[in-house]
Amino acid sequence: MKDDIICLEKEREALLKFKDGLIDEYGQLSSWGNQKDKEDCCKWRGIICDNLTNHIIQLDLNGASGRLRGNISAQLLEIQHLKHLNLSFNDFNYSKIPQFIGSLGRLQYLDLSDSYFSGEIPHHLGNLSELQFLGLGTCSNALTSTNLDWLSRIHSLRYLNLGHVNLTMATNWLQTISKLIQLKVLDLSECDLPTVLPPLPSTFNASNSLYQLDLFGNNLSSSCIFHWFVNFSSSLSYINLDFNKLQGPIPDDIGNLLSLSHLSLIDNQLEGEIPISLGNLSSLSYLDLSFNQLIGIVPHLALSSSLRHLSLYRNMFNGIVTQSIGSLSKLEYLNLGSNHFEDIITESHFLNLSQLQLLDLSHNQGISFDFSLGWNPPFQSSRVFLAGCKVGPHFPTWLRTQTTLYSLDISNAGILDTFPSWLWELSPNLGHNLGHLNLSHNNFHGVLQDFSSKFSTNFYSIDLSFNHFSGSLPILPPDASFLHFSNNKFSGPITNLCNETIYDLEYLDLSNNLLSGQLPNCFANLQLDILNLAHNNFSGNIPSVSIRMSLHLQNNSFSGEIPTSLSDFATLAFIDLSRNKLTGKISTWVGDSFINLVFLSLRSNEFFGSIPSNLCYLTHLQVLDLSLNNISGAIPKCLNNLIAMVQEVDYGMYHIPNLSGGSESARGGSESANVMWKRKEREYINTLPLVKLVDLSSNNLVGNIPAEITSLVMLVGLNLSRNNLSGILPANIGRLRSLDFLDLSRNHFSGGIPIGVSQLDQLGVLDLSYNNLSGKIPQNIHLQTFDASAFEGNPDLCGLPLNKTCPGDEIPQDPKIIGNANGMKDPNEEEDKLISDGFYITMAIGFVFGFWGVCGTLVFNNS
DNA sequence: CCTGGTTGGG
Repeated sequence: MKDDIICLEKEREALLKFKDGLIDEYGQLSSWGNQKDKEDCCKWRGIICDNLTNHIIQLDLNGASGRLRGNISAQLLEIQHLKHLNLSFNDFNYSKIPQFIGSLGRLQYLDLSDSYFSGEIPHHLGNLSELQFLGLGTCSNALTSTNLDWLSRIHSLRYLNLGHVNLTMATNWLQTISKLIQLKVLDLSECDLPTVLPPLPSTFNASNSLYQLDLFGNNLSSSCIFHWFVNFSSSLSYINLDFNKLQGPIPDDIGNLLSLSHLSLIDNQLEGEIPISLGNLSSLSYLDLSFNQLIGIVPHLALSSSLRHLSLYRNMFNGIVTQSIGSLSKLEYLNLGSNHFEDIITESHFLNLSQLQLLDLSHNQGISFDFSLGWNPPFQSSRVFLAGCKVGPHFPTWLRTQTTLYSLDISNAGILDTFPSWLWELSPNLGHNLGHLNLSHNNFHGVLQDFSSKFSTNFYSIDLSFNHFSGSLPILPPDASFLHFSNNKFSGPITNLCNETIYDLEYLDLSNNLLSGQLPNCFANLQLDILNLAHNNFSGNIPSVSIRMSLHLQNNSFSGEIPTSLSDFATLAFIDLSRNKLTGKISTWVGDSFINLVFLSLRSNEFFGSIPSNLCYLTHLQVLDLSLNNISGAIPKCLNNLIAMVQEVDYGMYHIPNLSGGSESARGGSESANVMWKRKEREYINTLPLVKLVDLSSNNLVGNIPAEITSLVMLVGLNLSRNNLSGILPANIGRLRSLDFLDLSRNHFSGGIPIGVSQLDQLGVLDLSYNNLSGKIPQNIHLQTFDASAFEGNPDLCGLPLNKTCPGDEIPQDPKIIGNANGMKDPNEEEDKLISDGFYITMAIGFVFGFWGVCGTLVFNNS
């Protein structure tokens, strides 16, 4: 009926032109149109018209169910009575916020957040004097405001979100904000706020009504900001200052904020004790002080009886855990992990904690437990972390009462016990089941029973590594993604691995066990990030397995050739096939395929043929070990293309993400590699050296050393010994200034020792023995520290430290005074320069889980 | 608006 149409013709025309500027892929505006049945624009989606005047007062085109794209037409200005405009969560392709929005003078609500706007926020928005709500935040916008003066004209503002707007230049932000005396909610998180704050305006008063303050991630220091917000004593309820640089103690007057319910100060540089006044805050329900340097004991916290969330994780708290926390009957989340608490935890600590869902006491070496045998806790927790506490010698039986347990980490807790098989069946009929289990680094022993029928399908990770489990590998849970079974005594074939659907497996570590036999067929179906079968006795061919990042098969009895299927995985960073019985030529696809390869060891196998020059495409390669094979031919001249050995490491290059998903109990696993270093095999577990090595020793290589090799100036070790190399040594070998280890022994090199050898200041081991070198050894102080054995077996070589005088020289000293007999410096003195100098950089094959820090064993030292 | 994290939505 015509009478029902209340839409004003002029506004309807404007809306249709506005729609014309938009690309509506998801049909958000399908109710908008010219058709007869769509005549009343007041019924269009997102439109609200005023009951009396019929003017459009609200336009809400939030794109949450499908982003609109395109341009915002200036036709919007025809809708002059608009009070509420929401264009959030659309995609305006990083265009600027139109200045004309500042002319919609009746606007009370403006939300342009998360909509791909960029550039300077137009100061025209300051004309919107009626505005109460302004949302311009979120990271999909790339907005800047060099000066916030425009904001101070919007006196009516109650809610302001400028999160992620770049305010680097807005040095007056605090003064501006202080003028907004109606403000209730302020979000300036991740605004890159200037950290040097000018003094507060003298007119500043505390009579305003700020309720929620979010300054997350701004590098703010304590000096001004605490003083500022402590003035909102009666109103402030929520404070988030996570990821700033607050120093010194938490000020006492924080206890004046009597309405405070949420205080989060994660990852600052706070020191000293928690102020006693915090206990005054009877409304406090959320307190997170994680990642600071706070000390002391915390008895008064127990006064905050409203607490639901309490985290003191990663601080330096010491002393006892007050038993009065047992009175915090609303506590759901209790994290005291990674501190220096020393206490015996008893049942009374949990007296009234009937709501507790998460308990983390891990990494407090001084914490032990004294529960009665039949203790039935008042809570049903889903996540329990007791790693690094004194839990043992027996597995804690009280956990049997926890029928909703999902994550359990009791690693490194001194447990000497058999596997508690009831863990698999805590409450299978309720749909709950353990998803993450970490029992590593204990003394568990015995054979694992077949528990396959007990699993539900939501298992995610199991870490049983570093125990003494024996017998066959058990039938594994289906759907598990991370299995860490390394460093046990599992033995025999691993056919059980294929008895279940294991297609979700991403990480399999069976290294350092007693496993044997051929790899079962199901390996051909796996798609793994990391496979580590090192240090077992597996035999047979390597199946065509899919590995995305890391393959460790070293020290087994694998035979046959490297499967060509591996060439599909350009992301592979580590390949260690050393100490097997592999054979064949080193195929050209090794160099062509693995463009991300950092580590390649084929050491001690039966490879033959020449070194393909394609290997020089491996520009990220740091370790190339082809030693102890039957490789012939010349050393490729192109080695100078291995630029990772030429340049300093770009650490970012190795940030290989997310191997084990999101649980605190599922942290990473082991990443190991075997490296020959100074004639000793070393295994690096969880670490790989920054050391850059080329080891081609013990092959049948011929020809000379290509001069290009002296371009590898970051090379720390070069071993070409025990080949049939000949010719003179490169004249500019002195360029290899990082060399700590140089072994060219047992070849047929001739000519003099280049003076450059004496320039290798870092050299700890030198061996030039058993060649045809001639002439006088450079009489340099450093070279003279090496033993004569480093030069022996060269009939025409003379001069110190050899006991052979060069023609026309004086009789040399007794060489025994200078060095010992094996060509190395005194081992006690030398130790390992790389380690003592902090030269080994732990390499990340792990990931930081949320902001809860780096995962323990997979530290990558970014500093 | 709510939420919560080196931002993301309904």
